[in-house]
Amino acid sequence: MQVQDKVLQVVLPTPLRQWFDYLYPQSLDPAADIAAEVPQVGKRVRVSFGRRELIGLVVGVSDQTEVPREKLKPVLAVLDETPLLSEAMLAWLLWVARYYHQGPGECVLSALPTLLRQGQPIEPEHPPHWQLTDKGLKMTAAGMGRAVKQWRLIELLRLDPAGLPMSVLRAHGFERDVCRRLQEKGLAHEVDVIPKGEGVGLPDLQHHTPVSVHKDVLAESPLTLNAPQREAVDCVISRLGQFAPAVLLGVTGSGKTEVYLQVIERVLAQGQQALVLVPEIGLTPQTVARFRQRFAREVVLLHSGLNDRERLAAWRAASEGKADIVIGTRSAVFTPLRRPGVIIVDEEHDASFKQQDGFRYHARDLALVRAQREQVPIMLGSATPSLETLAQVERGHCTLLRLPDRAAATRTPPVPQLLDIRNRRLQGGFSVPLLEAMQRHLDRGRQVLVVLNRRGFAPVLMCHACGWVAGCQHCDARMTWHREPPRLHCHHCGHRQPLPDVCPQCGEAELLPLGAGTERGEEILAARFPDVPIIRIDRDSVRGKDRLQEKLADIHAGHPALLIGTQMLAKGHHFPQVTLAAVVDADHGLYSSDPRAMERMAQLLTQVAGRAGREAHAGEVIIQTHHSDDPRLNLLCQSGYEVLAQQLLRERRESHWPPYSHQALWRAEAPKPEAAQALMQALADAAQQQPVVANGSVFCLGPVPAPMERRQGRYHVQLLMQADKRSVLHQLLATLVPWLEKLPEARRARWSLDVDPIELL
DNA sequence: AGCACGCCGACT
DNA sequence: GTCGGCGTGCTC
Ligand SMILES: [Zn+2]
Ligand SMILES: [Zn+2]
Repeated sequence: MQVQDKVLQVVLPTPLRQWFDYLYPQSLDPAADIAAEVPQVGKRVRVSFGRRELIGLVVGVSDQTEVPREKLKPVLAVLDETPLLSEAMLAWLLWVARYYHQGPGECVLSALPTLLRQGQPIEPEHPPHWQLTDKGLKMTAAGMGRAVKQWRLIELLRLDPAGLPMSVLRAHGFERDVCRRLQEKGLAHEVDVIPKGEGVGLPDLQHHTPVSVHKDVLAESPLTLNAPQREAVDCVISRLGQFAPAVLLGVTGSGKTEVYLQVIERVLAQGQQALVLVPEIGLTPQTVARFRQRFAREVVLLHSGLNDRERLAAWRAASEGKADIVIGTRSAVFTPLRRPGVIIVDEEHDASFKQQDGFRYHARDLALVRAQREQVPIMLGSATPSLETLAQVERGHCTLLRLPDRAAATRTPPVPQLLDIRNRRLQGGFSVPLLEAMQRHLDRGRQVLVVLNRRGFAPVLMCHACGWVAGCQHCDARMTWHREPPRLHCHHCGHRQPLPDVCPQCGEAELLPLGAGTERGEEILAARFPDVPIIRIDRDSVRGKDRLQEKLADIHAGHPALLIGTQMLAKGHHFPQVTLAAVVDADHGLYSSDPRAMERMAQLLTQVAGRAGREAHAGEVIIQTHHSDDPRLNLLCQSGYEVLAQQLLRERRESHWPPYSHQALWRAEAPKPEAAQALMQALADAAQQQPVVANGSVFCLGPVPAPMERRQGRYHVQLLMQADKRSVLHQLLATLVPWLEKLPEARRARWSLDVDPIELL
């Protein structure tokens, strides 16, 4: 074995499920490198790959390779001085890739911000500054003669006597060679800047003493906890430094956030960092303000609103340990932390934690695995935990910490009233008793909240003369009628078209809306309650920046108002003046072909009910349905989410559904339905050859056309695999994926694999 | 996935 | 004659 044979194992931005071996760069002597134990693992490299150049990441060093010598290419350049990801982080990411049967490249590189993935150099933590010398300070324009550029640099540096880093100079259009010229003339020099309080040199990944440990943790004093909160905080902090999952079960207003804050306080006091994952719309200015007000430490945010620069800065602050609290949405689960101390997943049941395209990971599931590998406690907070999480409690893998509603001591929470609308006259979905109830609460000067879980004006546009309905030309779906702006919009593929003036089939002009979305609900309520302000909250009405905040502020002003919106309205916000909360239509959750529909509806209804009468005023909750006798709906209203969830869990256990079994969903799509069907059939046949399928350990359902077969002009077919034992299922997937990758026919259709699917669409 | 090569139809 | 369609092969 010769040292020259050492290869670097590099992952690249390609969906291929493998890494690639490269020789050490020609500029680097592997022998010296290895003797000095210079770590290459975790650094970015530029390599030639096929006919292109890519940025990859070194995930391993080996003295063995299966690749014939002549095919090995050297790495073109190593881009980093120090590793960007620790070995532990890399090991976890590679585990994630295996779990989801994804390419290691796509998975590992998702832990890097875009700019780093593109190969941008990462500035050292304290870059040297260019500073004028005394001679430079005294220099005049005349003295510089024809060197205009150099003179302009002198002028710039004069503004900052402390000097400027190269990155700033570059932004002003100066390159290093101009600086060098000044240096040669003795007009400027490079100086190291050492911020006070910090030592010299780059921080060492392994032996880092947190500089912030001596700084104060708190900026304001914590609130006094009630007994259950105290118990919850004590439970978690007594397990710092070990893997300890806990569910924090409590409605909005039960004081979950204060529990998070006080756990984090202890974590920070130990010199460790906290990672907080929140749903897509949960990152409100109020939440962030609460964290920033409490702690005298840096809080960084990672959400979709950041640009590449901001994202890189936040990522660095987290990974270098400068930020003590990292709050982010789904993808923040991949943020490297220098000194992880606790992970918190707020509203853990929220659907936005599951990525629904490409690399279909679930951030809550990954957070659990990460907490286990990092040996830190993890808190999953929710008023309506997912059945998966409740099953973990049942198995004894997860501690249940219950926070009772603090308001419950002074008033009993309202029992939701099921309002049967069979045979009742409806005005755009609203029954007379519901409208009367609204009137009652508005007359008392209160606010009313109405959830209508459908965007737009109407879900269907129909011709009154001939019955024609507007369908999407790319999908098997009806186009949704929108008023502002007026047009037809397909919610499945995004296709838009102008509103027809006349029916394209018969030419008549009488086009009717069928059913109602929030836009029409707003219109109907405005006609019925002309003197009451109506505030609509849905994806369309809060599209602009700050629109949501303006509307929330309007609601908090407290005047009587009707709030109408989609489930967005039910999430996370606290409206003290609301005393009536209503759900216009609970039926689509009841008899859906999706087995998870009931769980989701129960979560929505519970959230909505939690909005009514939070403070001093007695609340009322009304749910319109055509099935007021439905046993599960009644169980939810009478006994609450937890009891219904137990019932749903029993049903899941009996039918061998998750969380009592494990699933993987294969999808194929192609312009021709036969191509997708044929591919999935070939896969099903291949699976049937495997003993685990033949003997029934893994059950295959399909291939079947997807619930909406034609979407975006392509036909979708799916094949579901299910097993009681996860390892059995995953072993099967591990043999089928490479088989399918090599199958020539697989190129005639696009295919993907969804491990632990949630939407079976 | 990208990106090449290569082999056939229908256009300047 | 070539421009361009997409089938097939390969990427250390
Ligand atoms: Zn018509
Ligand atoms: Zn469509």
